[in-house]
Amino acid sequence: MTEKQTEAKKIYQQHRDRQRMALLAAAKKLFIEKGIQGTTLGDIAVEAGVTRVTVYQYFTNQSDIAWAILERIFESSKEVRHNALQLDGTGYERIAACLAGFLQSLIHDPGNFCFLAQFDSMYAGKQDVARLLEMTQRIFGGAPALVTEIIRKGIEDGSLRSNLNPALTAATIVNVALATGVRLTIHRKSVEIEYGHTIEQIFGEACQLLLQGIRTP
Amino acid sequence: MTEKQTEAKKIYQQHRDRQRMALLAAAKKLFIEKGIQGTTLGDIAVEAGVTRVTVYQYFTNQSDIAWAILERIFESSKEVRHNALQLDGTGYERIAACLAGFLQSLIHDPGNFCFLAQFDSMYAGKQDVARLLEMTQRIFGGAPALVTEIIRKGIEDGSLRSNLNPALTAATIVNVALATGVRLTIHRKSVEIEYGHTIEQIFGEACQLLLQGIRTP
Amino acid sequence: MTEKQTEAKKIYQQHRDRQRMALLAAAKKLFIEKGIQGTTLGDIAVEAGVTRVTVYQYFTNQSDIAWAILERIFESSKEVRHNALQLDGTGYERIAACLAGFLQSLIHDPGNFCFLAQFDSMYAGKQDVARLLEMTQRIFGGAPALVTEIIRKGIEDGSLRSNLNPALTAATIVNVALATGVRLTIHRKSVEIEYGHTIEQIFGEACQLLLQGIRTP
Amino acid sequence: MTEKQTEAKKIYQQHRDRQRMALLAAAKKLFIEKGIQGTTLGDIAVEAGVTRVTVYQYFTNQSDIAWAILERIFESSKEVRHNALQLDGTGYERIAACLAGFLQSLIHDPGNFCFLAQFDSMYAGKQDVARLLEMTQRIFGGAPALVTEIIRKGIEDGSLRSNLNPALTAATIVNVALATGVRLTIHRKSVEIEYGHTIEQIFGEACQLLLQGIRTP
DNA sequence: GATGAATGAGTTTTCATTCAT
DNA sequence: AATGAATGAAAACTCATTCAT
Repeated sequence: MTEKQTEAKKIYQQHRDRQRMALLAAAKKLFIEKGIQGTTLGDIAVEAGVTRVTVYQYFTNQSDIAWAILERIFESSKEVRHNALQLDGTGYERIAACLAGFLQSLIHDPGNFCFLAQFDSMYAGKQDVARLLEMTQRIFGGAPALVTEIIRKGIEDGSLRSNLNPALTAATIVNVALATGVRLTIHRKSVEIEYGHTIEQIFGEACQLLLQGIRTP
Repeated sequence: MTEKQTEAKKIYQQHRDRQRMALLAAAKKLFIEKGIQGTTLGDIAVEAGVTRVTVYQYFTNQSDIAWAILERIFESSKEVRHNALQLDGTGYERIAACLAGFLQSLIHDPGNFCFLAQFDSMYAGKQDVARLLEMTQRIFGGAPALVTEIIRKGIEDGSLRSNLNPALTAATIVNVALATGVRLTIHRKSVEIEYGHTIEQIFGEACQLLLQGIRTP
Repeated sequence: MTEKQTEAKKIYQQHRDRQRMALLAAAKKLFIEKGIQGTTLGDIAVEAGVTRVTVYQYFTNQSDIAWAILERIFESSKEVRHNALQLDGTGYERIAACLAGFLQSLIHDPGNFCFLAQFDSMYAGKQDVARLLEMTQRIFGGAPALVTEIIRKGIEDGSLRSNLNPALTAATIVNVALATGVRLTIHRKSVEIEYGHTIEQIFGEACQLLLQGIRTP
Repeated sequence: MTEKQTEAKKIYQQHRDRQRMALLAAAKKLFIEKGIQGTTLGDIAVEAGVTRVTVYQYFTNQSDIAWAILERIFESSKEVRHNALQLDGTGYERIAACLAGFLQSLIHDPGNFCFLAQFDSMYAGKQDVARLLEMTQRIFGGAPALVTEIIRKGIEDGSLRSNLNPALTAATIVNVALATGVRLTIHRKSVEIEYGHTIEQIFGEACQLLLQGIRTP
């Protein structure tokens, strides 16, 4: 009896998880297309093939869903970043690998960057700094410290300029890469028309300039 | 009589302009606070001290207002950029001056960057590439070409690396600066807590790295 | 110009007042029929011949409307009670006149009593004691004191029992009359079937017993 | 085997009864607090610690539950009334005892009176006269007739005024007592503030006046 | 030109109810 | 019998928009 119930509960839980994933996927797609604020719970329900009310059994509002999506993006990006940063090689090479990983995600999953733009605009006015920091901490743990550490090692091994401030440089590289990725993804079309280069080229050039800027002359 | 009418018209026109400006200012404030999609015409009307219906006499919808605000931001930034680019000096120095100008606007008018983030998210899904390009062309005219030209001159005068692709580098510098400015402004608080540096420091460092990356070793 | 505007505003105000009255009348009818909680703003809108949204321009919710209706009932009852209490005659005669007035309203406007029952049930759980007291004070001012005063005079003039506690007796008479009026109105049908007397007869008998109870033997 | 089954059925029935009682208790509490129409099946389920759907296994809707609660109140009041009416003594004394019993229930179980107010408001608009009469008949049987009978006896034994109409007086006393009890319970706070006497005092005074009104001078 | 009134369309939200387990 | 999932229906509420003044 108890076993049967446990079994039943497990099946229910699996179902719930699947539904949740489906809803998040539908929401992400629509958020990217129409913006977070421009997407209604009804839209998401239709996209996911359930009724509006069913969505309420999983999430309370758009912002809830947006944070859940952000969490998934953070988690997926964690691996990428981690792998790149834990390679062997000089500090310079490892930073280069990390930026190259960034470029790969830009190419293969531009949706994430579009979503980040939407999330930023939603997040902008609000005072959810704490929530974001908590999530960053929880998922990335000491990741920013990791980049800082690599830069420090790069200075030691002579591959990076000795007059760099490791923490400041780390903050700069991470934010420039993220910001540039987001902006180029959103403005892909107008940028490519206006400047005559693909955004991948431009992002690559940005990485080159950054690497030039930090490596030992 | 005709004079009187002309006079009346002039006063009327001034009134209309003032109202329009007041509405744009109110809208910009609210767009930054609550997002473009999250701001209703009613909000704007209240903020500007008129009734909802009056707003209709000046604008058709939020997106109209947002584009008008963008136009004003473009125009104000045009001067800044122009001044910086038309200085005397080597190519390197002029690019440096341009980035310094950027940093100044980041410090003195962060609202503009917040608004850009909001605009981007609104603009993202839409197909208004043409409208944006047209506005860029109309206001900045050959400005990107201008940056390209300065880089080309910098290569000639020996202050910039000879293996730069002028157009690509121009695109990179402009987009990185803009993107980084936007991102840092939005995430000021969490970034400063997470990385322990002010966003002005980080933006300054980003400029340094870019300049290091393009100048002759 | 200013005159014209004032004129226009006056007309608008008159229109608003008429609409408000119409909505209150519609609401009262429905509240009596279906209960306050059982009546939606939509029902009221339909009954009053406007759209749901228009109702929102006048009231925020049912409870708002209910209080407004109560206020009107208080005001209309104020006159009745006042007239009865300000007659000449002995204390006993004036109390009798007051109760007779009550009976008249029971006969001519049973809706008011039905509404009071509905209002009571809505009011019951809530903590709006202050609001009710404020309204009672504002409209009736010293009316309960008035009844008390009459009883006191009745004792003096010898028409009422000398061992009455004026304040307590006043409270009793007012509440018994109101309560009995409400209950009989609601349960008219079942009471008349069960007891074989009309509710007017029963209410009249109640008044008789009260009067018997207070008058000098 | 059969015995075992019988035993099981008995346990099961006990469980069902307990559940039913728990649901009724939860519902009564909520009905009093938030009104019958303002209470959802979900509220009741939560209060009783079961799921919404479980409630369906016992009742069909709120109104069903409300009638069931009314039935229980009727049954509990039947005893009280019965005991009081079957005392020895003059008609006057027995009526007095009955009213005293009423006062006791007012003091010890004010919830019942609150519920009656809620029920009345729900019942008001509906045409369930028949249902109410049927229930009254079924539970109280000839109770009103009982009061009538006592009054008749009181007239005979000289303790009550000889010019009373027994049926009418019975109806009056029962309804006044019930109505006043309900009203005072609901408006306890505002009445006590407004009149400066406790509702028990006021109810007691009402009984006194009634008794004065019917007894032989 | 500015405004109050009114509305239609659309969104959020709640609830009772059914179904499968 | 009890429950979680899902839903249809309806209510609450918001907003952009039109019209008459």
